[in-house]
Amino acid sequence: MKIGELSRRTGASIRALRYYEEQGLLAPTRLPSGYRIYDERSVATVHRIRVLLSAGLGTSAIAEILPNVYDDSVVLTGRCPELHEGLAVERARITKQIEDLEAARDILDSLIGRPLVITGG
Amino acid sequence: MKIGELSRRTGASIRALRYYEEQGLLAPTRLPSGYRIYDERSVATVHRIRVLLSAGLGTSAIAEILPNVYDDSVVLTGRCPELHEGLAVERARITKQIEDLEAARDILDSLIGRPLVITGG
DNA sequence: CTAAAGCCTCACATTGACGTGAGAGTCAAC
DNA sequence: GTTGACTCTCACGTCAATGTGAGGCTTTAG
Repeated sequence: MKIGELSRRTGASIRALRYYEEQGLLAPTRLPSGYRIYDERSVATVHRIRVLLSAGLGTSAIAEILPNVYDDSVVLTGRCPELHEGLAVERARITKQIEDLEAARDILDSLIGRPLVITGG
Repeated sequence: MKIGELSRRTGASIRALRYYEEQGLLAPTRLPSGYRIYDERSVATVHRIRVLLSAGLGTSAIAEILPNVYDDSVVLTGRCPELHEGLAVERARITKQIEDLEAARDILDSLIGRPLVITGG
C-alpha cells in the first residue's frame, strides 16, 4: 500500500510516517517513481511505534527495539545483554512514570471527588 | 527563603522556578533588591507542580488547578463547573496515558521476560 | 489526453519546559 | 571594603515529533 492508505489505517499522519522512516523505524520499498510501498506488517509496526512513543520512548530507543519484535514475537534480546539492560532501564522509567501519573491523578481526584466548597457550602 | 534554597529543597532548577513564576504558578515576594523570597508552602507547591508536569499537564492547566490546592486541601472546585469538567478531561487523559504505558511495558516485557533466542538458543 | 488526487523532496516553523551564557547588581564573610 | 557566592533580567538555544507550505513529478479516473 502507499503512504496515504497506511496513514488512514494507522492514524499516523503522512508526515509522521516519513519521519519514522527517516529515523529508521520503517523501511518501505520504493516504486521507480519514488513512491513508498508498505507491506501489511507495517500497520502493526506503526501501531507499536505509536504505543512506544506515547510511552515516552525516543525514536532511537524504538529503533533498537523494533527489529526484535519484527516477526511479531521473535526475540533476540538474549543475544545482547546491553540491549537487555537498556530495556530494563526503560521499563523502570515507565513504571515510575505510571506511579507519577497515579500521584497526579490523586491530586486531581482530590479536586474532583471531594468538592468541599468552603465559601458557604 | 531565596531561590537557591528552594531549588535545593525541591530539585527544581533555578531556571525552572523562575519559569514557574512566569507562568503564574508561583508568586514569591521580592526584596527591595529584586531577590525572590519564597515561603515554606512553596516547597509543597513546587512538588505538586512537578508531579502534575510529569503527568503531562501543561503549565496553564496547572495554573488553574493550583489555586484550588493552595491551602493544601481547600477545594473550591464545586463553585466552578467548567474547571470541574476540565479536570475530568485531564483525569481521563491521565488514565489513558497509564493504559498506554502499561501496553508499552508489556511490549518491553515480551522482550525482557521472554528472551527466546532463535539463532541457535 | 487531461484534470484531480496523491506523492515526492526540501526546509523552515512550532510547541513546551527548560538550558545557557551575558552583563550587572547584591549579599555574607572576613 | 573587597572578594566570592548568589541573584537579577534579557534573550537566544535546545530537543523531539511533528505541522506546513513551496515547487514539482506521478498515478488514476473518465
